[in-house]
Amino acid sequence: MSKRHPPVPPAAAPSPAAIAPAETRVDNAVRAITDYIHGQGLKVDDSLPSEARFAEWLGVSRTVIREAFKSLSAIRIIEMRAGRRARVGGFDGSVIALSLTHALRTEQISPQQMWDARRAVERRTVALAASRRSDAEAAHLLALVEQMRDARHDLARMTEHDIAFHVAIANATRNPLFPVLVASLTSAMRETNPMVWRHRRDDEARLDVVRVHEDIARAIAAGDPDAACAALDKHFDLAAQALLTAGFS
Amino acid sequence: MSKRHPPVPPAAAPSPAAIAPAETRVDNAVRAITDYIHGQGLKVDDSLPSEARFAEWLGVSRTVIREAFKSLSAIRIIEMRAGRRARVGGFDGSVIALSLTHALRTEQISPQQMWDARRAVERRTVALAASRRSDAEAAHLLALVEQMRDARHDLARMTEHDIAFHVAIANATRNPLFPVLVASLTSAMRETNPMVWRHRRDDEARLDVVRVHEDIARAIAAGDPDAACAALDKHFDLAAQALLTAGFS
DNA sequence: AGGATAAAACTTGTATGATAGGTTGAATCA
DNA sequence: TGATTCAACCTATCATACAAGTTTTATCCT
Repeated sequence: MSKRHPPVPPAAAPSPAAIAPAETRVDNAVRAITDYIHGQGLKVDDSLPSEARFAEWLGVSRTVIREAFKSLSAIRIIEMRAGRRARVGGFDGSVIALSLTHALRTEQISPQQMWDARRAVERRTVALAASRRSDAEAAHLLALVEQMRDARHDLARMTEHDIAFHVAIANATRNPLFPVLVASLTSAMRETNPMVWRHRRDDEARLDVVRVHEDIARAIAAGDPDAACAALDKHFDLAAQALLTAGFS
Repeated sequence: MSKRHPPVPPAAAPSPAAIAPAETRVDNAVRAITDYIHGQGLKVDDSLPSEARFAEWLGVSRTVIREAFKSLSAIRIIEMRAGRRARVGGFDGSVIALSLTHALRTEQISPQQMWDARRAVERRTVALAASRRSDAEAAHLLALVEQMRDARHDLARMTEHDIAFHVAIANATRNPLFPVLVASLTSAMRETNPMVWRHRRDDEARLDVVRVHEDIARAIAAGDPDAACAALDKHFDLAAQALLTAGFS
């Protein structure tokens, strides 16, 4: 077993670090920056030091810091804009929505599974909304239902009103996490909804959809959590059935 | 109103585009790349063209493509590693967890609100788990409870077992979205848990925590959804009470 | 002094060119 | 056939430069 060239020691049993994808300088920078934000107790809209400053502190090129910033910007931990220093970003569901959309597109989760997660979350939002909603919110929900009824032949508008309706319910819970989750889960399905809707040709079928929403709104307006849950279940059963009809396995 | 130097037309009423932060070339690249992935119907682990190729196609520098790649990599839509071409990324909850952690750290949502979202999701996971769990999963859950009991004086281990327990329940639902959501919501609270745990000094208080988990596991093992939900509610009530004791508003 | 305004200083966005080091597959050798 | 080597390719990082957007400072006019 004579080696001519021993440039590489006999493949020294793959180091444990070789399994995890080696830490890059950008990764370190990302951590350093998040640590900075956390360490300094920065809050939304507070501004960060410039890229150049971080580069100097960490002893890396601005390229590295830029890519780290871009990473953080992608998950909305910071906000970047030309000329201005980066600021700490606000929490919105867009990242979650992107992640879920990607999971759907690449068939890592099915529309049914997404719907089921929505059901889990919304079972709670309707119940909470029924007990916490203000009168204005109740009125708003009923108004949104009317808008859905008017828009039932315009898929785009219908979809927007639908999302607005479910998010409005989530808003009434007074827990900002719920609207974010509902919006994310809902908007991730913007691409599968059209296929389902296409199978509801006749007006009656579309009015059925409007009606289940109306029932939910009424139950919330009446302050009846149980009725709201029941109505929500009807909503989701209808959706599940429609998915099957549309041919989703 | 005479202008000496008219280098700028009278501030022509802020264009609508001026409100939204100007689109950058990186943004365009991000869209182009996601469109490419979607358009080509790429699935997890499929590999993308090189940065240089995209740069050529889009007529921009490699810098721009790199930052676009890094953005997509941050939300796990693609995976990058030195030497290898980028691949389409798998769906895991890390992005959601990061987003939620940031929201908590910057006090955009409170621990209570996070717990309430968990309750919403887990109400469903325990019910589904109770009706769908395999015998192996039931045994695993009970084993995890024992590990929690053993580890009740080691916060770090306790936390990991706790997360593993709730994720294991979510896994038994056969819906991959649930473990992701539960893991995200749970791990986002790694930082607030210690403060709560510190207020459970005596062994009895800690055993109470173990016991509520045991009740959940038993109900799931018994295939009783209602009992599982009831046990879960006890779990969350205990947590809510502990949060108050620990001084969270 | 006060307030509008222009200039300077700073910051991010993008481009170019280089190099080091990781990955892959084809050619090669035992 | 199977292990090895090597060349081609690709990403990670750096240094430098410049355009364009923002903020701060200095300036000027009233």
